[in-house]
Amino acid sequence: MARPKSFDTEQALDKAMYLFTLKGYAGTSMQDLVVGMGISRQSIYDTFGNKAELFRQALEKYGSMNQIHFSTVLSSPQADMDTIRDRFDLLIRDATQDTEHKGCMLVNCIVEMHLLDDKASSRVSYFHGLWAEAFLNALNNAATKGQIRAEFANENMSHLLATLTSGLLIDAKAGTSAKTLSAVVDITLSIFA
Amino acid sequence: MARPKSFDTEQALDKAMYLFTLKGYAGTSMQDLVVGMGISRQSIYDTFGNKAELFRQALEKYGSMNQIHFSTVLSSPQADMDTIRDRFDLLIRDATQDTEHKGCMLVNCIVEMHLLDDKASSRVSYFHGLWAEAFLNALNNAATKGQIRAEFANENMSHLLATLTSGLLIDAKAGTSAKTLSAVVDITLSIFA
DNA sequence: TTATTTATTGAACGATCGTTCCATTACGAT
DNA sequence: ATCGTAATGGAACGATCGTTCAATAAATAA
Repeated sequence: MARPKSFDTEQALDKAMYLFTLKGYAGTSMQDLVVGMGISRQSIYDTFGNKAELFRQALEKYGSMNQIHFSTVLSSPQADMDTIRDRFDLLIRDATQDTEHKGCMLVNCIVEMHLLDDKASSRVSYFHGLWAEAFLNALNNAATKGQIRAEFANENMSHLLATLTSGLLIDAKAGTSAKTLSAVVDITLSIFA
Repeated sequence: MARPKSFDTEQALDKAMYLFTLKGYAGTSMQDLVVGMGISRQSIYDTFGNKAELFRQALEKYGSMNQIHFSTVLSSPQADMDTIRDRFDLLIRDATQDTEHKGCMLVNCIVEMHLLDDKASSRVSYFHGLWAEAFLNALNNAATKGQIRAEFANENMSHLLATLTSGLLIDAKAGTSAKTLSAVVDITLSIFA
């Protein structure tokens, strides 16, 4: 038919995801995206629409990946307290290795929510809401296994873990050490012991 | 001498603080500030310098007020676990009554840190860091009073409360109900019982 | 090879960005 | 009353914003 794309769409979207996470929606200009994504201005518009749509697609990709790391893992039948602990360990490792302190796109979006359109806002809320749901699933499994007391497998407890997640991501971004964050997780999880 | 100001400087700064908290640094334009602060463009520049300096002054004011609500209250000799619980109750009440979901300027700034200059960034880190210090003071007092076990008055525990604070502010901004947030606080504080 | 379709490039659009200049207005001191 | 000073409001600055247009380059189908 015609000339094929000389760039990889998913790879370009990854770069956009990176930039939006690092500098936010308002703080990232199209010029930043042209340079950062490594493709021309027109190619961005042809492939992704406009800035708002590009953001939405980047958000959707981030949210889907995040969903895998939370929902898919924590909602599996074999998920239990060990899975929860692994999730926090990984979160702390990732956040600590993030030397640029980009943080989590979802948490960043919650803060910037006022500048996003309704469609993007509702997706942010949706993806963020999955955290508590995922934790609740793991808690239920852990209770079924007899790993924790049944009274601990409820929505308040799962929300506690979701709130902890938000807090850890903020504090990691603010520069709190992995050691301190790990201690915070240990103390919190000791509630279930 | 000369013509006096027809507006109240502190009141104008409050409006700027409000706008920056609501829409962030990058998301708030000078035009927004002219309209929102209710004074002319030139008056803003004459009184506050430029956008970056105005932001810095708004941040300083927010940080100082925040410092009063945390450090001053939690570091007083009579502060104890009840003071800590009051602090969280007030935080949840304020965050819930904030129907615009502005959130906390400090937490919002942590997310937007990359767009701020070094001077502003270090102030954000400073004010945010006061939270853990303040909680530690209250925990020490509570331990001295015999209200909690001495082993609970340490930096990890105080950081847990600081991380909880960050998480609550994010979740409140995301729309989590006061009831759920209160339950999360109750569970966390039950560690000390 | 030629025709067709699409990616690419760079210039340019109007709008808005942060900032400044300037003329005007209004108040305090003499 | 009038002079001096500072606040005010509006126009305008160059730069950048998001977006689009038009010309060129390239790859496939015939």
